[in-house]
Amino acid sequence: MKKKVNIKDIARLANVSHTTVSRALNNKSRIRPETKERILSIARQLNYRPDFIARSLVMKRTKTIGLVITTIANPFYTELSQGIEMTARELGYNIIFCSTNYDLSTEKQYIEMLRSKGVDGIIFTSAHIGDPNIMELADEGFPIILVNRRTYHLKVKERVDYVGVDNLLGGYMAVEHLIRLGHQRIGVVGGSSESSVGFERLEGGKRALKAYGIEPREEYFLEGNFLRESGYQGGKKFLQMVDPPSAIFATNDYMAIGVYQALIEEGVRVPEDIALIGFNDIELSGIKGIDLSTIGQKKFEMGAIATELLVKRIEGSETGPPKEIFLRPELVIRKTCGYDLKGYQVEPKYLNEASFKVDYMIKD
Amino acid sequence: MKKKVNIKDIARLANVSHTTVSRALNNKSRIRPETKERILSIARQLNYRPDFIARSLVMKRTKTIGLVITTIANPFYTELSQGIEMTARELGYNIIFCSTNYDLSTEKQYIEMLRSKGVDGIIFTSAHIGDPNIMELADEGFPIILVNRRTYHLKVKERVDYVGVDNLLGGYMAVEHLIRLGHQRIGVVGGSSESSVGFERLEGGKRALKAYGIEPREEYFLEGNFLRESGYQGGKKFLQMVDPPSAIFATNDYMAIGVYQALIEEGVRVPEDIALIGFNDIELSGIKGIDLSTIGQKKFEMGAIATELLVKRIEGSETGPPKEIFLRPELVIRKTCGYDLKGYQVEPKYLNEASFKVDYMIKD
DNA sequence: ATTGAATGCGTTAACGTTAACATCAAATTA
DNA sequence: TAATTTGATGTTAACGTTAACGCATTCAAT
Repeated sequence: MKKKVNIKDIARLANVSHTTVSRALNNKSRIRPETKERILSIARQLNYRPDFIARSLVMKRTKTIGLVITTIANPFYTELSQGIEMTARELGYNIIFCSTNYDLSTEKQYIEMLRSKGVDGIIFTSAHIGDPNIMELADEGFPIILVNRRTYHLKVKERVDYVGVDNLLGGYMAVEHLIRLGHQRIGVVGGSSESSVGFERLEGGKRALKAYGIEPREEYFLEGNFLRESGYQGGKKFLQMVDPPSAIFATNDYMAIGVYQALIEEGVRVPEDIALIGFNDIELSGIKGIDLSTIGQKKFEMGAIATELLVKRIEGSETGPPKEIFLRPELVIRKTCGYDLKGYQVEPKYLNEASFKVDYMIKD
Repeated sequence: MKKKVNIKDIARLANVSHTTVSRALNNKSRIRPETKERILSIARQLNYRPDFIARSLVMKRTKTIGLVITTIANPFYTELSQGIEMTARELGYNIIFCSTNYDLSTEKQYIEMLRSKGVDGIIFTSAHIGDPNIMELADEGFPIILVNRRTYHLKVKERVDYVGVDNLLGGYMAVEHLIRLGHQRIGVVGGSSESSVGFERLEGGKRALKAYGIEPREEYFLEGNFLRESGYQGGKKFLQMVDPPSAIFATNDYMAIGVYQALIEEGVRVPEDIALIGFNDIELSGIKGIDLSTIGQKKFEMGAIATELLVKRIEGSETGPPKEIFLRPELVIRKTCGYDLKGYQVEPKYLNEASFKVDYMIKD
C-alpha cells in the first residue's frame, strides 16, 4: 500500500508552503487565484484525500454524529433512522450507529465511545424516561437531541431539544375513535412505563375516556413492552375476562399485531367482535391480511427535523432556548376498526389544549 | 464547557511525564505497578476520557468500520446490520452507517468520506454486480468485505472476502420444492440483474428445472427489482397469461408478498390455485395472514461472520487468501406452499456440487 | 567486584492539519 | 515622497496522543 499524499507533498511540488496548500484546499481568501488553481490541479493529480483526523484534532469538529437507538429491529426506528441518516449526509455529517438493546450500561458505554471519538453531537431516539446518561450529557452542555421518546427531567427539558409526535393527542385520537364507533368497554395494552411515548399515549387514551364520561376500568389497562409477544399475551388475557373489552388500543403496532394474532387464534373476528387500533403505522400494518387501523406519524420527517436542529445547534446557527417540536399524528383507518368514520376529525376543543402539559416532570 | 483533561494534565498531577501516563493508560510494560495505580486513580478522579482522534492520528487506526448498504428499509438488511453492529461492538469497533439508495455516485461519495475519516475497513452488503468503486478499493488493497451480494470481478475475487448464503442452492431448493409438490408450470419473479443474489437464485431455480427435466418457458421468467411493487406487477402479469404458472418463485420475500397481494386481489387462492415461495424469511413472512413459504438464511449470523473476518484482516490475524463463505439456506415451509413435505431434504447428489461455480466472472 | 541485562522513567519527535503571527512586496493614501 | 494599508505567502506552534530512543538505577549472573 503506497503512502498517502498529504499537503506537504503537494506543497513541495507546487513550490509553496503547506499552509498555502491548506488555504487553497479550503478555499480561504488571501491566496492568488493562479496559485490556488495550480495547487488544486496538483492535488487532483496526486489523488489527494484530506485527512479528517488531523483536521479534527485541530478543529475540534469531526462532522460525525452519534445515533443511539434501542434496536432497529422495530421498523419504526428503521424509518426514523433513514430520515436521520439522509439528512445528516445532506448536511455533510456521518452517523455512527449505536444500538443499545434496551440496556442502559450499553448505552453508557456507547456514549463514552462516541465522546472519545469526538462526535459533534448525539441523537437519542429512545430515551429511557429517567435516563441518567442523558442527564449527565445535558448537564455538561454536550449537544444532544431527543427524538421520539424523551425524559422528564427538568434539567434535560431546560437544555435539550425534543422532536416527537404529539403522543398524548395520538392516544386521545385512537380511543376517541373507538368511542365514536360506539365502544364503551375499551381495553388498552400500554407500552413500557419506562418510555415517555407509552406513558403519553396511555394518558391520551385515558383523557379521551374522561372527555366522553366513560369510567375507566382498572382491569382493562395492561402493560406491555412494545414487542409483539406482549401484545399477544395481552390479547389472551383480555379474552379470559368474563367481560372482555369490545375494542382494544395497543400503544404500538407491533403489540397490536400481537393482539390481533391472539384474537384470531381464539376465533374472535376483528373488527366484528372486537375492534383494534395500534400506533405508528409501520409498513407491516398496511399489508393486506393485516390491515391494522393505527395512528400514523411522519417518522422520516421526524428524523430529518431532529438532525437538522441538532446540526444547527452544533454549528451555532440556532442558539435560542430548547425547542419542543410536536408533530401531528394522523388517524389511519383500516379494516380492524371498520371504515365507517372516514371523515373523522379530532374534537376542536381538544386540539386547543393539544400539546402535552408536562406536569409530572422529574425535578432532580 | 470546561476544558477537557488530557494526559499532560494527569502527568502534572502525578509528577511524571505524559509518556508514563500513556503507558499506564494503555497498560504497557515498563512501568512500576504503584506508579500505574497512582496515575490511574488520578485519571479516574479527573474523569479523563482518552482522545481517540489524537490516538488515531499517530496509530493510523480508528477502530471504526464503514457499513455501505443500499437501504435498511428492507428488513433483511436490518437484521444483517444488527449482526454487524453488535459484533463490531464486541470487538471494540464502531460502525459508520452509509445508505446509498441504490446510487453508485452516492456510494462513491460515501467511500471518499469514509476514507477521509480513516475507517479501518468497509463492509459492503449490497454490492452492485460490476461495482467500479469496489474494484478500485480492492485494487488498492484497502480492507473491505462483501456480504450478501458480490461482484464478479476477477480482481475483486482475488483480493476480498465474501460471506453470503448459497444463493444458487437456495434457488434450487425453492424450485425443487415446487416441483416436488407436483408443479410443472413454474413462474419466477427475479430480482434485479445488477445483483448477484438475484442472478444466482434465478440460476439455481433454472438448474432445478433442468435437473427434473422441465423445459423452461421464456415467458415465465420476469425481472423485478426486489421491491414489493415489482412483485405485485409480476403477479398481475402472470395472471394475464392464457396459461399462467401454477407456482411462483419470487427471489425475495418482498416481491413474494407483492405477488401474493396481486393474486388474492384477483381472487386467486394461495396455495390451492397457485403456490408461492419467496426468499429471505423476513419477519413479515412469518406473520399470520401472510404465512409465506420461503428460503431462510441466517442474516444476523452472516453479519457477524463478515464483521469478524474483516476485523481479523484489519488486525492482521487473518492473512490467508480471500475466503468465500457460503451459508446454508434453509427451506421454510408455510401456508403458501402447503405443509405436505415437511421432511424435505435437498437432493444429495446436488449438494455435492453445491457451491456456486463462478464461470461467468468478469475478467477486466 | 564487574559486567550485562532488565526495569522505570524522561525527552523528543512524529502524525497531518489549521491558526496565529510574521514578512515582504505592491498598492494606496496623505 | 513617505507612510500606511492590503495582499500573498511563509514560519512556527498547536491539537493530544504514541513511539523511538536514551539514561539512570537495580538486579542477576559471572
